[in-house]
Amino acid sequence: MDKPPTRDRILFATAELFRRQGYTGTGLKTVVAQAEAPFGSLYHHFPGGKQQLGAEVIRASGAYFQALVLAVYDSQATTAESVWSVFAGAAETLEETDYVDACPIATVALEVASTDEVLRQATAEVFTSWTGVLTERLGKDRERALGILAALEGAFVLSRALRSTEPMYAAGRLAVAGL
Amino acid sequence: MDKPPTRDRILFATAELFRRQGYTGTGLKTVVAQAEAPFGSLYHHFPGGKQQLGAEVIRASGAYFQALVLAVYDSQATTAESVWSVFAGAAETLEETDYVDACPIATVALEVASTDEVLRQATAEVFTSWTGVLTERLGKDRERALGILAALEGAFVLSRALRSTEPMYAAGRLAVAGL
DNA sequence: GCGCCTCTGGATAGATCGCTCTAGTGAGAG
DNA sequence: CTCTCACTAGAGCGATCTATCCAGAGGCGC
Repeated sequence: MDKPPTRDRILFATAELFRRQGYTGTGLKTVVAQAEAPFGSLYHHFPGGKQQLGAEVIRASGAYFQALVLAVYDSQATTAESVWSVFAGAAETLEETDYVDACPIATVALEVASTDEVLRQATAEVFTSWTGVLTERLGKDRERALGILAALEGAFVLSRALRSTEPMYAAGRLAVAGL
Repeated sequence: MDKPPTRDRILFATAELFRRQGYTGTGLKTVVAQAEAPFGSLYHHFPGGKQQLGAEVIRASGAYFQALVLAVYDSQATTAESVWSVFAGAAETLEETDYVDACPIATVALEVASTDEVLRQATAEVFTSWTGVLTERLGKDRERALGILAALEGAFVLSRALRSTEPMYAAGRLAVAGL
């Protein structure tokens, strides 16, 4: 049972904790405990402290989530089917994980938008990247891409709070309308 | 210069701090400082501590925001104009307040969804109420109401992170499409 | 063998967290 | 007047936060 390198374990554990507790709600003690890593290693691999760790987790999670969504998107034939399958897949994941495993960026993005400029820029980069790849796939329709992304992110907020997939499917229907 | 009662000042100050720092990011020391209230008064008025304060702030902010949005909505003649004016108004407010004054519930909702059941229920009640009044105004079309709400909430996330009103207008366009 | 360097392991500092406690104040009832 | 009680005022508790510090383990070149 080879464990992944310590640095990766810390990144992975932090990403998971961020999703359910947010940035300020996640303590570094909890991180190293979950990662089964010694405390000293954290500051060896991330000398910039919590902020650097946060920024790296945001970028890594953003890239991971983008790949995940694109894999679902590209598995379908038509644009409408592709967009719909992303929302349907998100709804299924939410239900399976008891509404924990949602968008890994949104929570942190809202928390840090007005308090930490470094982390805000990291979230902005992620959203810009997502907008880019989705715009490409929608025939350069950037406005539509932003609209769909907003519907997806907002549906995460509502579905997690209400513990229901209904908002996710409703948002999906709105996103595919007129495609 | 009559000050509002201490209890109201605490609620108001907490609401403002929640919007920009979230729930876990807001300390009670900061709250009483901003409210110009003594620390002891906080636990006199909110014996349930931070959780009770949080729940009351969520409900009060939810009701306030609902009234605000409905005032904008009902000032327009057609459904399409009403929905659009909500998104346009949100975009203007974001720009005027340097992207601080967004939805007062979303940040807290994501933070507490998986960590604090009492607060999660408070956010769920607020979203349920919003969905109800919007469904009424859309000819009982609950699905459309949820979709529009998701687009609005998600646009707050994107606009704050990107520091741009573009996502808000894009989401607005998606929301009025087909009305 | 020895020296070098990356990484581990954890104690600990200093600040801040939510919260409790008690003393003091002031308006209204009798 | 006195008594009562809602409220003010803030010191301080134990716990937890981020961050620093140093000692040691293990691999690698020489």
